[in-house]
Amino acid sequence: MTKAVKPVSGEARHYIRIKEQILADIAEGKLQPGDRVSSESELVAAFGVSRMTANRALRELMFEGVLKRSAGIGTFVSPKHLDVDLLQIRNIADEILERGHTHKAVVVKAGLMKADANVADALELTLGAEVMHSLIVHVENGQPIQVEERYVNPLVAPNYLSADFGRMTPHEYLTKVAPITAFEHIVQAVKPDRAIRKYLGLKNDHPCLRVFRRTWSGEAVVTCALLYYPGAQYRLEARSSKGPSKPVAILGEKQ
Amino acid sequence: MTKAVKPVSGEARHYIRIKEQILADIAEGKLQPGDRVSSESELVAAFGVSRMTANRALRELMFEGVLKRSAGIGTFVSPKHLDVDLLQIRNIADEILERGHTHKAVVVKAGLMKADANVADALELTLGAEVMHSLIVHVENGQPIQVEERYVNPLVAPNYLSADFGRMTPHEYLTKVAPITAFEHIVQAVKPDRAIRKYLGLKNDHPCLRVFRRTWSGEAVVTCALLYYPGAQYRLEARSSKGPSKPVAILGEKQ
DNA sequence: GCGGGTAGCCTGTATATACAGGTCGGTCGC
DNA sequence: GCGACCGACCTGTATATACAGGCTACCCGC
Repeated sequence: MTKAVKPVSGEARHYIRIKEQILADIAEGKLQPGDRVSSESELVAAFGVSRMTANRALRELMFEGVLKRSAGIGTFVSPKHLDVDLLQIRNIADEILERGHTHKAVVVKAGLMKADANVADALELTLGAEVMHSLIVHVENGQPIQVEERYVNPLVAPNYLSADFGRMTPHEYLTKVAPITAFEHIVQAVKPDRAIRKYLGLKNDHPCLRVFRRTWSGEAVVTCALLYYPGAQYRLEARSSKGPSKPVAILGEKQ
Repeated sequence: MTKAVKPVSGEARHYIRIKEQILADIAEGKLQPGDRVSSESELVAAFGVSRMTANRALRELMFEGVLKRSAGIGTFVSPKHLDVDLLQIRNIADEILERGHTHKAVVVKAGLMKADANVADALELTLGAEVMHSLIVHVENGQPIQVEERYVNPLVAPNYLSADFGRMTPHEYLTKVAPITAFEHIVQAVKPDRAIRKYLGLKNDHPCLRVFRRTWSGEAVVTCALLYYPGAQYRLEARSSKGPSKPVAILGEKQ
């Protein structure tokens, strides 16, 4: 009696197809922030799936922060912002790929340098010790979204500079070499200097979030990095584990 | 024919109960990283739910990074769990007093209002419900350092407005009335509007950190607040609990 | 004109059922 | 004895169905 729709085999699963379609519509601008997305029953008609499948696609996109839903009203595209979790460290390339977007890393600089007082302090090395340094701009769908200035402890990851950052982000490489056992995040709002503005394509008065991150592997500091994010588009999130799941609009923002 | 289990009404939904049970077992150490978690069918038997419900609980915990699943093998507690402890909520008055400075709170507004869509959503109340609202400027040694705009759930703290904010900060009062069991922080860098600039005594292009904070006591949202800090002067810190203690200068800053 | 009730749409949750496919251990046949 | 098959168990995906409850727009009666 049931339609016995085979759950496809090699191809994408139904709920993934729905998610991809919605992400594509957003990427192409067919769906703008605030726009209403097809309701579950409309998706049922359009894709020939059951409501549970449509529900799953929409629910997952909501958890991923792409959509906002409210019972009785409908489902809407969230205002565009990128979320970063303050209490865990994620690979920026993964985050971007999960949103269905393309990621590219542009290596501006990579080389050796002598640690000045701040760097030596941060990496717990002696003044003047040789450290590795890289400056990378991360680009999502052609738009720069993060400047990453990184200093790496050569005692922990001596071959850092020979990694191919086009294929593997510094973070990815370093966690492979030395798994993270502890981290520290310090967040500030800053006026970006001219170089950062240039890399991110920002206007003069656009505020930036600056995250100073250090990671440890065992007793040793693996690396420290300054991460610059273009201001209001970015939100850093921190939740206690029992905390909520559903994204909520920040007060004072439209919609 | 079907069992017609009512989806509960006031209480937690079934899949939430399962998630809470698993999280509790992990918290109490009954489940260690790497341990096998009950399979879906075992949960079906234990909780009297359908497999789809058990599946949802486990799948969400997987997305949240708590569990790892693999078909044919089973479900296991994730190894990582870099402790999510810090970025704790502190009372700004305590921080200031610890620095040996004086703290003063200036109450700009305090009163009742009807919740608009965003406030209702944030406090998990219905649209138009009456909520309490306060706008306070915190002053350290005569200099304003935080604007705190707060909305309070009257079901949790009905007497909020009669508290004396000169003697006890809103945060202090609220934690006394309803201990915090969960929180959420969302951090952004923004250009402050004129009112905020005025309260903080800032120039036009000075960036601000804006922290949107919600706190829970049990299932209820106690309060949500927008906190504005003058940009580079303020740092928000988050550390894994195994992390470092010694403060370090942020790279790029003098001294 | 205006206020209240209701029908209809939407999401949230839950159930029972089904098939696909991975993993593992035991058994049977050579 | 050893290898191949098979069945048990697990997750992954999908369907049809049901009821609860929020929200809106429309209509009807006063």
